[in-house]
Amino acid sequence: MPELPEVEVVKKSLNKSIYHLTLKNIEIRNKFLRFKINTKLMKKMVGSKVISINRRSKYIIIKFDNNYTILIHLGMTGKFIIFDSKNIKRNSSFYHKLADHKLKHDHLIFKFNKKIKLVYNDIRKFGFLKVEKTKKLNLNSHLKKLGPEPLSKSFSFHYFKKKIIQRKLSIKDLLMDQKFVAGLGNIYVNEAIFQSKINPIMQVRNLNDKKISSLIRNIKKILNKAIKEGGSSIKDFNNIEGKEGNFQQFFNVYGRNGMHCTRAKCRGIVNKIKISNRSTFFCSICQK
DNA sequence: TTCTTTGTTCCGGA
DNA sequence: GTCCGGAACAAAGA
Repeated sequence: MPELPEVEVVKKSLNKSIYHLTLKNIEIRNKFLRFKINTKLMKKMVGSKVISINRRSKYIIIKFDNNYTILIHLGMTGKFIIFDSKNIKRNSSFYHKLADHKLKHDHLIFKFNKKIKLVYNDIRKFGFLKVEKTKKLNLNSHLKKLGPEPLSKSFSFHYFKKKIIQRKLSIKDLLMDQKFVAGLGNIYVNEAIFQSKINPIMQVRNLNDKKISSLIRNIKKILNKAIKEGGSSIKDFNNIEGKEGNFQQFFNVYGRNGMHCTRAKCRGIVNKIKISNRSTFFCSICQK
C-alpha cells in the first residue's frame, strides 16, 4: 500500500537514523521476496558507509561508499523498523506500538555502528531489495521507464496535454500508469480525481483544460498534505519509528462506499466500481 | 475455499 | 510499432 507520500516519510526516517552510518552485518533470514535476493552481492555491502538516501517514485535508493546502491520497493506490506539502544528491549513502549509486528516476517536485519539495527519486515513479500552498481542505477529496469515525479515542475499542464492527445484510456488508468506520472497509487488517484470533480471513467481526451489544471494542482496538494501528516496508515503502513500516519482521516472518497459525499451541500452517495480490476470510489453527483 | 488487497509486468487484440 | 484492457503474480488474512 505505500504510495509516494509513505515512501517519502520512510526515506526521511531513514535519513534521520542511518545516514553516514557504517554497515557492520547483514542477516538474511529469508531471501525469497518479490525477487530472490542475491546473497553474495548483498553481503558485499558490509563494511560500507551510507552516503545518501533518496526516493524516486515509490522506490528508496540507498547509496553506499563502495560504489554500490541498494534499491528498495516496499510492495504492499514492506516496512522498516529501526532499533536503537533505547527501544531494543522487548518490554519497551516502542514494542507495544508495534502490536502487529511479527518476527516471522522480519526478512533482513541490517546492523550498523552505534548499535543501530534496521529490520526489513514484509508480511506478503511483494517488496524487494536489489543491489546495483551505483553507476548503472539509471539503467535499472525499474527506474528507467518511470515518468516525472508528480511534485516536480516537469509534471506540468503542457506535459499533461502533450501526453493525452487522442488517447482513449480513462483518467483513473492514466494516473495509475507509472510511465505517465511516477508514484501515485490507488488511494491518492481516487482522492485527486474526487477533488477535481471528475468521473474516474472519463476518457482523457475529453478532459478540458480547466479540469487538467485542477487535477495537477490537486495531485500536488494532496501529496504534500499527506507527506506533512506522515502518510496514511490504513492496513500496513507505519513509518520506521512504528508511528502511524494521520492522512487516512483526510480521505474523502477512498473506502467510503455507501457513505455520503463529504463535499458540502452535495447530497450524493459514494459508489464503488472496478476500473482495470482496481477498486474505484466516486460520488455520482459531483463527479460527472 | 474463495475473495480481496497491491504494484508491476506481460500478453493479445485492435 | 503503439495503445489499451485484462490477467497473472506474489502472500496472507478474513
